[in-house]
Amino acid sequence: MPRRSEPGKRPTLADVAERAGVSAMTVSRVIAGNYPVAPPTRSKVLRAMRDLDYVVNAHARALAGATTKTVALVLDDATGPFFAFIARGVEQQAASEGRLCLLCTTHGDPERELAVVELLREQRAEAVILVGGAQDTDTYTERMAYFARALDKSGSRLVLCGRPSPGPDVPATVVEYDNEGGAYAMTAYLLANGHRKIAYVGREPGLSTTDERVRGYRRAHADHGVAVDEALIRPGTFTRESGAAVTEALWEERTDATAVFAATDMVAAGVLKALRGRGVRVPEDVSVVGFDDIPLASDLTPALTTVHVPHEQLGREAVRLALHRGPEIEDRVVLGTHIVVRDSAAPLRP
Amino acid sequence: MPRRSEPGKRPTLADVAERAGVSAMTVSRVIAGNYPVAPPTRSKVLRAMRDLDYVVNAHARALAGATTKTVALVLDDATGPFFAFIARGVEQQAASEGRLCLLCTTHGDPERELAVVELLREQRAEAVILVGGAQDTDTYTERMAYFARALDKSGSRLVLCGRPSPGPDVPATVVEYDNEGGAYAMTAYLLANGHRKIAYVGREPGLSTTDERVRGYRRAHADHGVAVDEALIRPGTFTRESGAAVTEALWEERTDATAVFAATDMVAAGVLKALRGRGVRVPEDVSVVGFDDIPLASDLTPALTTVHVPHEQLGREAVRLALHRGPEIEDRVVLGTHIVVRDSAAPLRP
DNA sequence: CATCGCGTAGATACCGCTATCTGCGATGCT
DNA sequence: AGCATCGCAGATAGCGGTATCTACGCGATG
Repeated sequence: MPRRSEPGKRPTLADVAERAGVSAMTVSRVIAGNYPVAPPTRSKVLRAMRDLDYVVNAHARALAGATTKTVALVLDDATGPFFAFIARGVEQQAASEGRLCLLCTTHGDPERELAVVELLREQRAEAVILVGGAQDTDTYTERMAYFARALDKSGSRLVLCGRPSPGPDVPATVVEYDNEGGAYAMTAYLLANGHRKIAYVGREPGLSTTDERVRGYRRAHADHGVAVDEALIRPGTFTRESGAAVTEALWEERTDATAVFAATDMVAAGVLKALRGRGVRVPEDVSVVGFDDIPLASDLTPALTTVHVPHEQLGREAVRLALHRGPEIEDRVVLGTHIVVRDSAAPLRP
Repeated sequence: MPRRSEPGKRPTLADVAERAGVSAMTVSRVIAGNYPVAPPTRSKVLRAMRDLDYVVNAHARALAGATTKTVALVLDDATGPFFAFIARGVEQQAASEGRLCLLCTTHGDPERELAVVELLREQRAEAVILVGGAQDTDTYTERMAYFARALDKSGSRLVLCGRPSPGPDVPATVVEYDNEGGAYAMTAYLLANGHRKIAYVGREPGLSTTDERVRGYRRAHADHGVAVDEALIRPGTFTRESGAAVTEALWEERTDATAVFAATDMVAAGVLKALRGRGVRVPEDVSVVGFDDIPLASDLTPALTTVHVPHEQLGREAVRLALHRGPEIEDRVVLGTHIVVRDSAAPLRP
């Protein structure tokens, strides 16, 4: 007895072929549609497929053919609007390119990150997209270079999204956004509004994004001929609590700052809270601005003037670039940022 | 010349075997560790694997063996804290069970949902987890029953997470949370605080979650011997805008409500905004409560008293239940909800 | 001393699909 | 009419693993 479609087992190409009275190859061709099949044959096959409720086996296909039609997204944590929006961009673009999206999280654990990359090598994902700020150290660079090469050997492309590039000669694609430009524009906006004592709250040491933003902050000062008061650049982490604590400490020390540039919107939320607690009015007494433009920004009172980061587009580009590569196509892209004016910043009042 | 590990091609079991001077089966056994292999042989093999930087091919393994070690998560949209937290739970549990997590979004489009389920059938994911509120109609039930059976035939388990059950005899697992209980507890809390005119804002018609919450709202009234003023139950969608608009309309009509039970925290945000706009103080003049306990809730001013939904645990349970099934194991679970008291509700002032 | 059993390692047969080559009747061209 | 060509379908050979059955060396056993 030949191999039959026993009940309970999922039908295979061969089962469909038998039912349609053709060979398995013909069925494969009808599905792929990349080879001429006579219309009557085609419809017989389609009929059989429907009758059997046939579904191709993606794994068999991936094994026989070349491509897995899968991209992988690796992030610290899926909650948090920053990541969520990038994830949405990635997923959307992946879907529109007919790809499935694998999601992994590392919770900032390097060991887990390594394990995840290893797992994704097994999966032969077409692209592995690493998202999120990172310490820009030698260790980091080496690590990414290793990942890039390891993934490359396994046939996938490493994409660094919003992370520093590991340098040339590394088979990776980089999608960034203009941290410096955004910080420059925002600082310039405050300066143009008469502010001269602008505190920068939440410089997380060693983090690439921070460094770039501070660079923009400095350059704007320089271009406006205003000296930077180094004591106004305050370190801190990217949390609401840190924003509040740093603001408290600053105001305890001095109260001459007329504007606060928070490293992120989340930090800005903390700043606002601390200022409110001290009875400082925003924006009448002090202007406060942020960076990221997450939904929270427009929910704060007052609505936060901030730098818009195109998170979703970042995700889309990551997928697009990884999938369509070629000699003519750049493997590094920097997306623009721009300021969004809301209610938390106002001209300096004499 | 026998098949060699040509440079540029990923090494296979055979390559490792050749280098170690053993057969492919032996290598497979070393990796699987489910069969005795003599220690010297084992180390030769491990050595060869390291030298070649061998990585198994997950697709070949899935094809030959039975299991794909993959669970899939389908949601409307990855942004939005509600989904994000469920996603986190799913991803974490999946990871801890050694599974990878596929992420798909539908944007509420039924056609896309169908396509996604079809795609996941191809992937032979062990579990397909559908998340999010749904219209509890006959169409929905039929649809889910169809999905359940289709996926079952393809060897995956459908999990409905926070969605109504499609009824018995359908091969699906259901993970819900206690909407009615939460609404009951919250309403009882308000009643106990002296409130008698409690508006329910944001009853989205036909949505299962809504119906259950309103049921809890009614039952609490009944148990406290308070008649429900039907005119205080106001329809609306689960958005901030709707919350604000509905509140405006209600206050335009009458101002005797002393408390507002918003269908979700997001709606509550709108309610708060509208009340603030009218100069109504919360909680001094009117108490406002929500449902969900998303991070936003504690960020609002005043911090929102709300019903906590264990989103993350919901995700974890979905994976756990789908993966470990058996005669002794329930395929339907209802997680508890409880109220979280913050600052937006206060005892009625005479 | 023949036999048995045990511990290992190899051989072989798929899993379900696609790439490629072959086969063959119907056309087209001269 | 003769032969190359074309359109379509089948046969075959992997892709890279795992299950299963067989083979073999060696010490223990009767």
